[in-house]
Amino acid sequence: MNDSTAKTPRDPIVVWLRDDLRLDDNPALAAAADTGRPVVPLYVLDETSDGIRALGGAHQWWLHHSLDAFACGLRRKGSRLTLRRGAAKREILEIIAAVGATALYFNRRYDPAGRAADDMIAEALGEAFDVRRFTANILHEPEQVQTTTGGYYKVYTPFWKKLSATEPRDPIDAPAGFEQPDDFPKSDDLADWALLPTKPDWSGGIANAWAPGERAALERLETFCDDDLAGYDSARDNPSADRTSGLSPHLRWGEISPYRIWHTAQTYASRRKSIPDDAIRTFKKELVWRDFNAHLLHHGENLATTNINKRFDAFPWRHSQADLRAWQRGLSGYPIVDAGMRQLWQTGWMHNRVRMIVGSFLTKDLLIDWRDGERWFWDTLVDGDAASNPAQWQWVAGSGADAQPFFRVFNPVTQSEKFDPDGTYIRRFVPELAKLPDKAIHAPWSATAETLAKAGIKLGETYPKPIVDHKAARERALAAYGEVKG
DNA sequence: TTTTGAGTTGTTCGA
DNA sequence: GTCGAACAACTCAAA
Repeated sequence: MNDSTAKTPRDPIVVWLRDDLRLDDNPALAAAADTGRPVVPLYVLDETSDGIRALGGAHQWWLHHSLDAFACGLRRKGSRLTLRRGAAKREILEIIAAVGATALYFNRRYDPAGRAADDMIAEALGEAFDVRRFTANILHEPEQVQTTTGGYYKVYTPFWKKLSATEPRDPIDAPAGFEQPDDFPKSDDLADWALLPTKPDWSGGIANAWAPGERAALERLETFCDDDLAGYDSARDNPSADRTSGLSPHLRWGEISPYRIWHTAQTYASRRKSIPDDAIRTFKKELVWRDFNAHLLHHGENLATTNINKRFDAFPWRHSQADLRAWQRGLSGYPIVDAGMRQLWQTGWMHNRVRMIVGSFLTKDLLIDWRDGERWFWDTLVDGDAASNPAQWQWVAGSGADAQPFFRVFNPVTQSEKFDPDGTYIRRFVPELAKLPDKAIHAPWSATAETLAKAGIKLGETYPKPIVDHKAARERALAAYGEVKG
C-alpha cells in the first residue's frame, strides 16, 4: 500500500467508463469496488477532443439505451452513473476535484486519438496521482502479440496460429456492490443529450431488432450457445436464417466482455458433444478477428482514412454522388445488394456475408472509394466499430495488408444464388420483388417480360434497372487495379 | 540474408 | 451440375 492510500483510505476512485458499459467482467470497475473505497462511475460524451470521431446516428440511439441500462444496473448495486458532456480532460479533472478523488481507473482503448487523450489526462493528473489502466475489451494486448522479428502481424492466419493455443484469462464476476461517496457529482440528464431521433423518429425498425444493454447481451449469448453455436461453422453464412451470434453491437459498446463470450462458448462446447470442434473454433476465430483489427487500429496511423497498402493512395476511384446514393438507398438494381442496404437502413445491422457483397459492389462494381462506404456504415450501423469497420472495408477494397485484390470481385448474382438460394432474404427487405419466382429473383433484368408482369414489376419504375452491368464493371475494376499494382 | 510457403470469406472457364 | 486450374503476382512471416 502506498503512502497516499495509507493516509486517505476513504478517498473516492473515479471509474471512467467508455465502451465498456457493463458490470460483468469489467476489470476497472471490479478493481475499484474491491478496494472498498467509494466509487464514482463516470461517462463522458466527448465530441470535441482532437481526433475523436463523432458518433453516427444509429450509434447515438444505441448509446442512449445502453447508458440507460447501465445506469439502472449500477443503481441496483447501490451506485450511480454520472453523465457529463464535453472535453474529457476538463470534465474528468473537474469531477476528480469535486469529489476529492485520488485515483482514476479505466479500461484501455486502442484508437490512437483515444489513447492520446488518455495519456494527456494521466499526464495532467501528475505522476503521484493513481491512474490505473486495465485490459477489458480485447483478449490479447497489442504489446503481447509480436512476430518473431518484433513487429506486429499484418496477416490473420499467423496471428491466429500464434494465439489459438493461448487461453484467455477467466472473466471476473460483477461486483456485489459499491461504496458510495459522500456526494455523487452533479450529472447531466440523459434525455437532455437528445441522442434519440425525433424529427423524424427513424428508430422503430432498430428498436424492433435490438435490445441494448448488458442483460439482453448475456441473454443473447446464452440463446446463441443453446441454439446456433453447434451449426455456426456453416449456418452463419446464410443471411436469411439468423444464425449469427448477434453479439456485435453488444461487443461494440462493451455491454458484454469477449472473455465472457469465449468462456461461455467453451463451457457449452465441452459439455455438449453436439457442438463440433469446427463450430467452436470458427466462433473463437471471429472473436480473435476483433483483436486483430484492434491491433491494426492500435499500430496504424488512421485506419478509417489511410490505406494500409500505400499503393492504393493512387487508386483511380470514381466520384459519383448518384451511384453512391443509389447504393446507400438500396436502389442499385441488384436485389441482394439492395436487400442488404435496406436491412442496414431499417435495422442498423447487416449480415456479414452481405456486408462483403455490398462492399465489393461499391468498391469494385461502382469503383467508389471504400472510405465512402465506411462512413455510411459508421453512420448507420449499431455495431460500427472503430477497428473492425474500417479494417473490413479495407479488406474488401483490397487495400488491406493481406488482401489478394485481383481475385476478389464478388459476382452479386452468383453470391445471391449461393447464399440466398430461395430468395427469402431478398423478399424480406425488397418486398417489391417478393412475387418473383426463386429462379428470377436474383437477376430480375434477365427475367422474361411475362415473368415480370406476373410479379407486378416494371423495371425502371417499380424496381430499378441495374445501375451497372456487372461483367463490364468487373473488367473496369480489374483494369483499375492493374494501375496500382507493381 | 535468403528462401519458402502461404494468404477469411472469389470467379470464370473448360473439360 | 461438378471439378480443377488459371487468374497475376505481391507481401508477409517463419525457417
